[in-house]
Amino acid sequence: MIVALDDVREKLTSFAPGYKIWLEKGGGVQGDGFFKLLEHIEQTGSISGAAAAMGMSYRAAWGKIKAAEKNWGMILVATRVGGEAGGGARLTPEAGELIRRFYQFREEVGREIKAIFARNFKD
Amino acid sequence: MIVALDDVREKLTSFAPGYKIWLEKGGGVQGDGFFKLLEHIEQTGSISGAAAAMGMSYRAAWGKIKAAEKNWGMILVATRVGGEAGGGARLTPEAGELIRRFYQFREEVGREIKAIFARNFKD
DNA sequence: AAGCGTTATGCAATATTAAGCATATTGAAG
DNA sequence: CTTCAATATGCTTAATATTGCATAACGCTT
Repeated sequence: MIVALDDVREKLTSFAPGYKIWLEKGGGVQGDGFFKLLEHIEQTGSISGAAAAMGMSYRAAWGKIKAAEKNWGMILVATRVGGEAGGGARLTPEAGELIRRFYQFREEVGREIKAIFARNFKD
Repeated sequence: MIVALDDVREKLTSFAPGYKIWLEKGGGVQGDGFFKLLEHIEQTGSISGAAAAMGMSYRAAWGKIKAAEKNWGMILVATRVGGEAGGGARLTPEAGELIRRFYQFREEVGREIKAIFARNFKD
């Protein structure tokens, strides 16, 4: 009966799409949170400042950075210990370029997923 | 210097994209594994058979189905207990339609992500 | 009526992951 | 030469997710 089919359709159209993207290399996997962390390092000039801005511990932030650097085989954050302000951190050119590309990638994917979902679930 | 920029570019092009998509509704979230489970139920005619095919326990499979049904407010699997073969399970029309649409959604997203990634990281 | 395979669920046990604590080091500044 | 803020790590603890029993009910079959 038509009624039953309409009922099925109505239930299907009330879903929402979810997605998550990341970059892989050498077993190392990093997504949104990691790149946001890098951004905060750029803004605050330190790992501890970035960690605070992210609401996470310095330990956790430092660990993520080290793991990514090891797996990806590249230095992402140049640090200095001691001295004026106690020390600090800056992004390497590689990290900056990665952030830019990941965000562009992410934006385009988000737009596209929204469109594809609409085509498949909104009718 | 040109050499440094080329070096950065080389490092960036060795990444691979990762992604995961799912459907949301009423706090309930289900992705690839769940829909594969539903497919196996369709093929084997039972939850236990599907669980075995997925390499998971009946308990886990049953739990996932029940959680999805509760959160999504719809019956996905029609079961019968006892009788010939001990019982069994079939997919409801809603579940069948969901599977079809999710796989179509997934395929299109995969294609598109691959293309977007190539545009942003392969140059 | 006993047996079999399946659905149906609570609850205990584990495993995996994340968070937090403790402590050492560094180097400019006062 | 003490203070200070930050980097640098190991190790312990906690939170969460997953897995794995244990047990009951059901209804054909033999």
